[in-house]
Amino acid sequence: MNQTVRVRFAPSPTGALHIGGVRTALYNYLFARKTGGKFLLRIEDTDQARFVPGAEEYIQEALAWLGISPEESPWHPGDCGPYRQSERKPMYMQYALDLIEKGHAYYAFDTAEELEAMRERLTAARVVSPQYNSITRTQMKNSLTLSEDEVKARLAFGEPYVIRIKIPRKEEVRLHDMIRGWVVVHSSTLDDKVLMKSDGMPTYHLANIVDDHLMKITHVIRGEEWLPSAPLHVLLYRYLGWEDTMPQFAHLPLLLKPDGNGKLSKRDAEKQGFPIFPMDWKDPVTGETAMGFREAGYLPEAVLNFLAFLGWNPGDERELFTLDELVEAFSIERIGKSGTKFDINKAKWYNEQYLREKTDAELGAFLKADIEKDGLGISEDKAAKIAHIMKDRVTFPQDIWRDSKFMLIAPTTFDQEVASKKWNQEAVSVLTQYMEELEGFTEEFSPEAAKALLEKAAETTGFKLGKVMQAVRLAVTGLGGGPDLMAVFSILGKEELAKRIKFALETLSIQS
RNA sequence: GGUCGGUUCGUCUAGGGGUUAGGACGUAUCCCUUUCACGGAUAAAACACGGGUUCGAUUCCCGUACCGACUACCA
Repeated sequence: MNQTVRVRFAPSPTGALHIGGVRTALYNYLFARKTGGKFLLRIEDTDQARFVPGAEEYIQEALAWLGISPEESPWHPGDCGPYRQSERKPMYMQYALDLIEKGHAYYAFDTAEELEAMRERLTAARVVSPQYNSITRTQMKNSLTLSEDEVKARLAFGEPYVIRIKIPRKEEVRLHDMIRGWVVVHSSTLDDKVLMKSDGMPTYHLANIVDDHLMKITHVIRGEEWLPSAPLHVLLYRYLGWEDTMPQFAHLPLLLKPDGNGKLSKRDAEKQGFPIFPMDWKDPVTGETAMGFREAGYLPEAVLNFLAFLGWNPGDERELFTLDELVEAFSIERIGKSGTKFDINKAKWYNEQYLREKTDAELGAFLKADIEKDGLGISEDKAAKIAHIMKDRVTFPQDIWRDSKFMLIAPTTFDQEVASKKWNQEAVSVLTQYMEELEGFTEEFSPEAAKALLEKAAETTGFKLGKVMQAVRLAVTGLGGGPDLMAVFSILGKEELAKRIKFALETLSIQS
């Protein structure tokens, strides 16, 4: 009875993996690790028309980037393969046939046109939601209405057909959801869903039940959008004779638009300029690229932490969790019921937190790469130093170079506003004196030394240092604000500093 | 329309028959600081509504409203 937990993430390879899907994968992963179970991935590619090249690889890479790779998957098969439904195609028909034999399913030969006609007829008769169900099936072309001989003949002729489930007329279907409790649905509201399509492939409904059973899945953790079809799934387990090993269900709250209402979509992301996919995705058909968290500069640990908290919380007041800590703290009971709006600000905050935990060397390496992309060069040591003074002031790694360009590129122009307000004779005097001090200085040019020297210059000229600091910064960086100036001086070095001050003195003095 | 689900600060949420309804993001102010940021502090900010049950309801029950999902030979 104490069977090993086995959970699965079952995406459809129809494009980039949506961030909501990533969260579903994460919760599955967390639950598996928390319970000492297995996390597997199954590709649900029963709709061949919607197959998108590259989508599978994208899913694999995205999970790997976040560090939540499945233990069993098409790429690392376990004992329950294949892990692609298209490759499991031969396995499904026998179960559909079994259902027909037991009287829980039937063949249907209706063409698309006939189905459309049926819907139109019902709509005209003021039926609000036309369904293929216990009433309408009596008027359609299927093995319930056709004679046995005719059904055999049609089958023998190779006429296209589907297999539909025969939903009982009136019966209460109950299911227990780990998040929502008991959900009761009346079978009269269900329709006779197609189980096997005319192309010989199963639909999601049949395939997921058969596969979950065969793969010994113990818990189905998926999005709330599946809740309405869950009763159908329960019926399928029952009719197939698998009810006693039916997995437990947990339907996750949906990820909603940041403003207004509705499910989070790609459009929202584009409109507001934030990513909604784990990584960049180039649509092979349209050639358009959708932005990903990875390329936008989000760290995987930040994305993980952010996603985990979208619909779940540990029950205490901690906010920062590593993957291992999430595993430790996770429980399905603490998943909320209501939909969650997607707030990118929170993601940015998480990113800042994790960015600051990076070492100067790590961030320095990143900075160095950015600098080299711009055709410039820098030593590792110097890059690390710049990273050090910058990392508390940025959200993304790439912001470091964006906001520290002045460290490598001497200013040629100066912030006009600051110049007009702060550049004056006092600053010119102090700076002129500072250059002299610099010339005679031979020890190591540390931030402390830079400061001592500057204080000396101020003292010599008789001006308050505080009054001219802004002007000094302006002279050296061209800007009105930035990281600790003395650290900047030290990294710049004496010679570069003197050069910049000289240029500023020449350029700025003229205009003021 | 029908079925199902949901509803605590702007957002993510804790809590739960009697609380000053707690935290985080964001916002504002102050402190720190030669600037900016970081950090620290403070503030504004919520139980959708109506009925019950109860001494007492935000919490339990029932309605209503609102929001969402689903309603394909898609998943």
